[in-house]
Amino acid sequence: MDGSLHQFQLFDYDMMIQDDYSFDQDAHLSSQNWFSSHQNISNNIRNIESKNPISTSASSDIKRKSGAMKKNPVDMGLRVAFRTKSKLDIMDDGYKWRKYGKKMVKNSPNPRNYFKCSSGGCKVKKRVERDRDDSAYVITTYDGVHNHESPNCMVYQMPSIVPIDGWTLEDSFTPSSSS
DNA sequence: CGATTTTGACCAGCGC
DNA sequence: GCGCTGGTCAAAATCG
Ligand SMILES: [Zn+2]
Repeated sequence: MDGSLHQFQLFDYDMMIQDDYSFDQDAHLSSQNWFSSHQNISNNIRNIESKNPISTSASSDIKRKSGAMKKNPVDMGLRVAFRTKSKLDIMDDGYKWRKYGKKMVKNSPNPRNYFKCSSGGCKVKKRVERDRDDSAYVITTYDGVHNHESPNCMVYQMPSIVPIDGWTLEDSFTPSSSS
């Protein structure tokens, strides 16, 4: 195998989750650059997040835990779980994550890491856990939606931004009057 | 100096 | 009611 096992494999990890958006099994990202896959995944994630039709709010018994209460079939905000093939934890999805806790889950001899978006106003949380059967895999669960674009704005974005014929960056004041 | 990371403690929900 | 698990926050330490 290659030393770089940066294959991004999207699996419907909604085994127990009900309102989890499962992606298509794009396991063809083998010899592709992990970067390309990265963008793809990121795009997919954002897409799913955007199409968050959850707004039933049938019961107003929402506790302070907006994470994922199994109250009703649909109640939480957003949850995305992936299986990523990586030797180490997942890098950054283009966002900055700050680790805010580590916990040992009984389900696996491996610790679970809790990450939070360090961007202002962004309270998105990420949960990273190593697979129990495949230590080469890591389960990355994203919770929430980003309020800002990725600080890593890579590749083409915003085609127009300068061609604005109306900007007088010159001295708009004092057209011609010196001391 | 600031941001970030690390570990522990604390709290809340659920089960029994 | 107690115990357990899971999750979050906080203080201190470290890195850049
Ligand atoms: Zn964010």
